[in-house]
Amino acid sequence: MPELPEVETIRRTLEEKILYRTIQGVEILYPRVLRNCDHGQLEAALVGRCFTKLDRRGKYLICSLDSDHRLVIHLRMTGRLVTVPVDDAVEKHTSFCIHLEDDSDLRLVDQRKFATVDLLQGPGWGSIKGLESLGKEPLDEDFTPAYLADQLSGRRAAVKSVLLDQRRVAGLGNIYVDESLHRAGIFPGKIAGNITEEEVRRLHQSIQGVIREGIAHRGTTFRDYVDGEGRQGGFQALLRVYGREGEPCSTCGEPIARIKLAGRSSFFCPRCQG
DNA sequence: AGCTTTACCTCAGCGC
DNA sequence: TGCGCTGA
DNA sequence: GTAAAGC
Repeated sequence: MPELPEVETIRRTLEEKILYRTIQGVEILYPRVLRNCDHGQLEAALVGRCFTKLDRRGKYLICSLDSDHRLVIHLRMTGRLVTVPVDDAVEKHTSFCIHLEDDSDLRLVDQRKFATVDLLQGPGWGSIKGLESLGKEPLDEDFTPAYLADQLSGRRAAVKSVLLDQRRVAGLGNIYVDESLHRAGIFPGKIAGNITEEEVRRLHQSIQGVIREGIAHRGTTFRDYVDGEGRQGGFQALLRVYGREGEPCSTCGEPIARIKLAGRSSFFCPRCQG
């Protein structure tokens, strides 16, 4: 599940591989990957041009072209964005191939086919609803304890569901939310509005810490994730609760528990996060 | 309005 | 070995 | 992981 650190790692690894290489062709193997255009429109916008810049906003990857077009990619659950030699066999579940001038391919491989591509022309986010309503980036300086407190205050929902809401904080997903809450010593099911000032400070610190470390270790490969060069991440070795049901808590030894919250599996330490 | 559930897909892993 | 169910 | 549909 690519979250902020994984998308950021993909962005960095792809930069060296795809920028300023002329696009020679576009193949769409799963047409529904295109949300707001068809194959012809995408081809018209891409072929003969090149990518000039890759940006990330939350879990969105924004690929600028040497025109006023941008390609916005969201990988959802199982999307993998990789560069390979054109001659490599096309993997099962490949949604598209973009052929570059150096005989390399940018490919989207996506077992569950939830990943999406939007083509934008001109400024603004067009009809990409999730992108225009995105909350603050956890590593931006305007992501302050006061901002976080404001997002949590007055809400009756579980703190975990608020943190998963991309309109509150951009880029957190199931793994990094569970890890942040464990480091902050907060039960994921605690009512967001009941989080104390002290807890907000700890949560703010732990979110920034977990996201920074996640990026430093090139993301978490729990299952499908690989970066733009096909390499696995390293942060999975440092996970303290996610996927560790029954294993002893790294801080107190209590077995990690698992509950269902906001429709997602949630891992926590019953003692540290009472 | 805010929160929860469901739909979108395919497959690995489990129990029988 | 295969079937259905669960969860990612 | 999210958008849309349902309380």
